[in-house]
Amino acid sequence: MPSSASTRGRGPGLHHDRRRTEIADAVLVVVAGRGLPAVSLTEVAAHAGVSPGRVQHYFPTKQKLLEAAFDRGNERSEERIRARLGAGTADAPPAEVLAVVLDELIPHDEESRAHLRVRHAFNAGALADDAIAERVRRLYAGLHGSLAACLARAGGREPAGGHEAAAVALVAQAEGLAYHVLLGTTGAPSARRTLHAALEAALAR
Amino acid sequence: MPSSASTRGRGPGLHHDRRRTEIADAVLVVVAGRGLPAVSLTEVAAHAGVSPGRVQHYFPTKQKLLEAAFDRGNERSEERIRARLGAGTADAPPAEVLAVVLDELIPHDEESRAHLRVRHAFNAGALADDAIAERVRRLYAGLHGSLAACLARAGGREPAGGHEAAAVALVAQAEGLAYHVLLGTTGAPSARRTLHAALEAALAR
DNA sequence: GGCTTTTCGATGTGGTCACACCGTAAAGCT
DNA sequence: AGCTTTACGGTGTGACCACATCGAAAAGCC
Repeated sequence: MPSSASTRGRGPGLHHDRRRTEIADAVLVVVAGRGLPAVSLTEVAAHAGVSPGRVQHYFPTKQKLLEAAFDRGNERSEERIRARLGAGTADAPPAEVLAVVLDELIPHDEESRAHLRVRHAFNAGALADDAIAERVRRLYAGLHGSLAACLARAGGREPAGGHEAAAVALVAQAEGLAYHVLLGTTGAPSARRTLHAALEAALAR
Repeated sequence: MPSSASTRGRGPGLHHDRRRTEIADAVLVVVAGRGLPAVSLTEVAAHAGVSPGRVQHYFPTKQKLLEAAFDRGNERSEERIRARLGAGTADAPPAEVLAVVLDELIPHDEESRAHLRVRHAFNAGALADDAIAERVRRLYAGLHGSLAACLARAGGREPAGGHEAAAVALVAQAEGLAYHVLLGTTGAPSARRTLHAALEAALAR
């Protein structure tokens, strides 16, 4: 087995990681468009414009394929957030980090719509698949932790249930609203306003 | 076609409706246990303890089967809410209606856990299936409308975005929290506390 | 230039699925 | 009684699925 980031040696060739990513991206397109159950080797291969054999070569099982797609989706989401926070990501003011991260959870363009559809699909999948569930839990553990830390640094008073509960509440609110936006039950501006108000309330406490 | 509630005439026999609900209930069990993609004629038939032929007879397509299950799930949920509100459902104090309905959206026993898993599964399905989406939208239109009316009757001041937006916010908060309870990321008591606080805030506004 | 390993298209395979179709039997009308 | 409709089990069918396997080409080592 090659050392992970290597592009030489006896291991995987130069384009190994790039091909994997391309295929994972194709999975995301399928999931965003027609949901998790629509994912199949042939479907993914067609969307990626490659042969089913290649998909199978890079992902020996469907499970691995879905896991890679899940990770890829989060990777893309983190990139977006980093891009919006600018260069000084690490030392951005916590209130701004909170505002950006939560806003990113509400659909605002085609790309974020697609991403949030994918997220919702995987969230549902987690309730029926332990392997996905484990990843989703890890994802939220990180997200909740980060936001709780931001809340601690930004707001003075400790809320009733602790910063962690406040962070969970904000994320839950955001995702609930996001779903209704995706479904068309409510508009994105209204959802964003509601979420912003909730954040303000949490910070003022 | 017989008049809908009829149990006689040339149409369906005595046990028609009962058999249908039995099968729909079996679908709900499958969905709660292994998600929407696990629903198949054979799987449902096995869980219902009947032959696949019978399932096919009552539901000519899988689509119809899922629609019936969706409706059946909501019917059961409404029954639960009515039961908790007691006899005078129509004229219960609006604050109590709000508290009960929202509390019912947080898992508190095996039955509600199962129901909320099913709900989440269908919500995800709605993002990939227009027929389900239409039903989910109708469901939420009714729910949001009812809760908005309760808010109007209970709280004096009109909130910033209108009672409708406040109702959407509460439902979104509840469902987001419910998912995290189902996933195990947070506990039911904490979620209930958070949701209760949000309701108080909405009523005090 | 030999050798190993990756790459990846092609084809096979066992399984499941939604649904079609048939036959029989019972129920209920007239 | 005779006819129509519902009820439903059994079986077929064409499609698709995940995955196994094979073989050839290409890419890097020595």
